[in-house]
Amino acid sequence: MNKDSMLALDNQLCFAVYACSREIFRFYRPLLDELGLTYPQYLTLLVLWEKGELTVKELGSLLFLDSGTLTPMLKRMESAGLIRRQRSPKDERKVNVSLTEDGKALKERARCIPETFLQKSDLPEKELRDLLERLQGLQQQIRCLNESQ
Amino acid sequence: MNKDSMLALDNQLCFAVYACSREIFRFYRPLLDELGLTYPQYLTLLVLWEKGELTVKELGSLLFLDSGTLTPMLKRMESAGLIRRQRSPKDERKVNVSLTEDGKALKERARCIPETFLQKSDLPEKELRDLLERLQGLQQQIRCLNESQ
DNA sequence: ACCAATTTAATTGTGTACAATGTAATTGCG
DNA sequence: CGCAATTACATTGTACACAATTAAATTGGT
Repeated sequence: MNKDSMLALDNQLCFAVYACSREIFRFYRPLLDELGLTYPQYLTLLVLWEKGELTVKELGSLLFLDSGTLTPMLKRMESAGLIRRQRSPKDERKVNVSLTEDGKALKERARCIPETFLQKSDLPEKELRDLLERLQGLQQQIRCLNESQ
Repeated sequence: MNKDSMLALDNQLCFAVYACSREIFRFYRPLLDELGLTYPQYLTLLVLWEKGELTVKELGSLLFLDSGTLTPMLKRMESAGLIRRQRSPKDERKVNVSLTEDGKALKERARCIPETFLQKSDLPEKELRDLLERLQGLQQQIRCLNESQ
């Protein structure tokens, strides 16, 4: 209870979230390597599989990433033949991102990934669901704070 | 409950953790800008303030970072006058990292950062503590899985 | 004591993140 | 309509992350 405990690494929620995030990355890596994907690319495909064609802007607001991150990543995914990027004819400012056949086909091969995580983590599904919802709540809370500044 | 729900972005714990981590980064940024620190540099200082002098290896095992990340970051912190890096005389393979007076002095200015987060997040301290412990548990769980491979 | 195996950092190369800036297209107000 | 403000991306520059490799120092078995 000394005054320094507030600064102890193990008492920082921020570090716990950050370290946990990277640990999960490491878990996913060998699974994603088989599909030739990085982790952010996998998340991008999750969105496209779910929603179909989207603009860069829409992708960004779902993934909380900006064009500085997305543009180069999407170019790499286009080179890999997973997606197409094309200017919207109606509004030349927008770039529509859509799946190629190869990109669509990856979905079936990716299906086992969340299941593998669920099984190997060996925690009750209810517990993971609860943690998920708390984190979503916390993120939204902080996002409001960040956006109001 | 359809078969695709497992692949929905909003059902991915991994994404919730990742997005939350970056949202917290964004919250800390303006506070850390005042101290001239990045977020990983702040975490590194937390460790050094708590433990005193450490080798790169020891820092890495506390922060879960390797020399590929730490070496350039520590060089930047050395250039900024916050730390010293010196080869151990006893074992020339090791590099000891220690705080300069400026680095030590930052501790008092950083003290308000975790408090600000606690206050602004506006969540019960008990809730945040609970989330912290769950995340630490999850990280350890996954780390075991990752290391056993 | 000798030398292969191990340990510790540093380096290299790729891929995010993100602030700040630039640019072209579109909107909306007077 | 005319044009300033806004919007959507792209670009630039800095800073992580991390796998893979390299290099130097140390250790441990014979």
